[in-house]
Amino acid sequence: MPVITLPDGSKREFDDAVTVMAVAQSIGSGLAKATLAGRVNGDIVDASTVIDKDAELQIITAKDEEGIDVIRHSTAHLLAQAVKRLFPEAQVTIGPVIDNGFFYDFSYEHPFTPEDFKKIEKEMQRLVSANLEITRSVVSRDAAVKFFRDLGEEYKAEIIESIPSDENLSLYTQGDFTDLCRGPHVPSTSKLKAFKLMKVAGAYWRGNSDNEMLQRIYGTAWTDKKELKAYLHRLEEAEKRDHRKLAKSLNLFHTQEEAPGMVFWHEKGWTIYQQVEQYIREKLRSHGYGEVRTPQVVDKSLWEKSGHWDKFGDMIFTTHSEHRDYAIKPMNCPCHVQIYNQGLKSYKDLPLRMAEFGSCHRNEPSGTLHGLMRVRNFVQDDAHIFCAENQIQDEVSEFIDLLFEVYKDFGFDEVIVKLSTRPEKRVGSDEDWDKSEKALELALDNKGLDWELQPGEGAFYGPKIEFSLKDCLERVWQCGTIQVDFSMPGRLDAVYIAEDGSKQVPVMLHRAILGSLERFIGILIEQHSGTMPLWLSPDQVVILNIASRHDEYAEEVYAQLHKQGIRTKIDLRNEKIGFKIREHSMQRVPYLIIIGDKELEEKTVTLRSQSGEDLGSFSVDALEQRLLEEIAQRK
RNA sequence: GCUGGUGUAGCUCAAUCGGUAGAGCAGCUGAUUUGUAAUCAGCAGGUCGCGGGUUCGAUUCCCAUCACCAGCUCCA
Repeated sequence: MPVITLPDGSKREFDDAVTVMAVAQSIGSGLAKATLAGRVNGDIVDASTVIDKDAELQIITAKDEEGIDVIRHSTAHLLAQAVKRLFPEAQVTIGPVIDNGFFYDFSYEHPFTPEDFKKIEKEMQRLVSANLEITRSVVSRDAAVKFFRDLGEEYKAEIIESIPSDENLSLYTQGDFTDLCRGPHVPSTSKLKAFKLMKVAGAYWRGNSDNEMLQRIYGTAWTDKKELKAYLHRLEEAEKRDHRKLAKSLNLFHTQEEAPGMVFWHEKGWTIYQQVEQYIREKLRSHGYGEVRTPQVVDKSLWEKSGHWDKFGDMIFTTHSEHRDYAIKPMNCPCHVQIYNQGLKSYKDLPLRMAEFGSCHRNEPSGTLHGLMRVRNFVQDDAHIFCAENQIQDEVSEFIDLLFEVYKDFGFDEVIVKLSTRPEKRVGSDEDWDKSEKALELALDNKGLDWELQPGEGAFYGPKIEFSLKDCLERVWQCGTIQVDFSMPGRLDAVYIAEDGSKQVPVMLHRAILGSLERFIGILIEQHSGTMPLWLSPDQVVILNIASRHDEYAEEVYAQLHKQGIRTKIDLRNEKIGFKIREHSMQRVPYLIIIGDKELEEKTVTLRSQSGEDLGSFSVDALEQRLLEEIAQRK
């Protein structure tokens, strides 16, 4: 006699065990038709799941977030079924749900082509029309292994073999296709109404680059065609914000074959760069950092001592002279220790915060290069804090505050925070790792931050907190970081004299707020779709004349603003005002100043905002004041 | 690095089932002195990423290579 409690608190009693679908049917046939799955006592299950005890039940439809995930998951199976029908030699592997869609990995000798995509989509559509019922069955692990082996599905069998032998597994069958899956799935293929295959790419079997490379087909799936269309439109719009595209149209920077992964900054892009650098330089100065500068070409022995050569030797650019091998420095830290080591340090000197905007080179694998986001030559707002063990906590805590203050100034509200702990290959004692991991964890918890643990993802010398931002296509890029390092100072002979006169090895905190300035600016450009706030904008105002009789006055206005350090340009070309406004608007200039007969006579200017708003008439002094204030406020 | 795709004028993109390429914008010249997102006319512009091969002939087909794009792996 199960009593089913619905989300609104109402109860329904049934004489016998019932399925989720039957409960939906008892509420209404419309609901039953929309039913994709159910949530029974908190667990998402199939609509066919039998409930034989009192339970809380929520019917899941396409309106629920879980509903769309079920649709995506089932669409992945649909894809696999279609591929197996068209390409029987392809082997299935895994097909999970991801943001906005799903993928499925296949092992297949022939590469899938765009023509194949059309065929596959057509077949998927056909299977949807066939309205195949999707049924679940439970088998033992060994039976499941045998089942897939008999089908010749070696990858599937391998996955199942890694599951404990006493576990039962669920299989889902639709027509001639059966897949191993936890589920749940939609009741029938007809529920899958809006999907599209997006792209194919390689992916290593089980995520290991030593393994075979599979073909991963990505798809997107939605509850209806309208949502699918809206998603594709959003994607198109997002692609327009790509910093590499904007860099071309806004003349910010370029790259070329002769220097892969390195940036040719043009005047406009470099202006943004300089604003960011000067801003963060001042932040660091005011927070007790001293700035230094160290060489870019340094004998490789320094990196051998630090341990980087062992792990990253093949990614360090080198050069040589007079029988000596030099590294083009991939990071600043060993050089900072050299500065620290000049002169004897006392505990009174700690914490010692040493910053450098040093140009670093890393020979990143060619396939990983990506616009400004992943380059081979970059500059970080890098600094190292030499401190005593008991100062770690405070330094990490202050750093996190500073980081969020900076991110807020740049308009980033959504920061992804992760803690990466000891990797398998590492240096240093477990005791040190315990201490440093604890210190970071405590600092995060004290801030009340939401953070994610990434076990085994730390640097070889210490754990790290990562602060990441998303680009226009929601790809996550690490920007800020703070890392505890108990190893390098000792390896490079850094010491200080403690209060009791003993020699002690300082702890080193590696930290960056923006991270690579290149990457940060790339994300910044995408965040603003290229329309930078006034304080960062390469050109802040452009003065436009109506006719040549206004030139002289326009030049006067220009001279005054330019003298104040406002980045001003003047456009006196013999063109119509509409033409000039269009051109500078497309260049995302924050303010346009129009000067015609009226302005000349009244000794004023007319101000037009980037968004096209007429801000009215100003005296030049009032305008200057307004601009300087807005620049100072960084809005 | 791996898998797949792409590479044509400054930019965005066509075309050639193998017969040495075309548009719009930008550029240049001339006219136009103009009031809030494109004034008109004319001109010029390309060793079809680079290197081999097949062919009477290659931008087109094949091979190799470089770069870029997507993803995977990696990221001190």
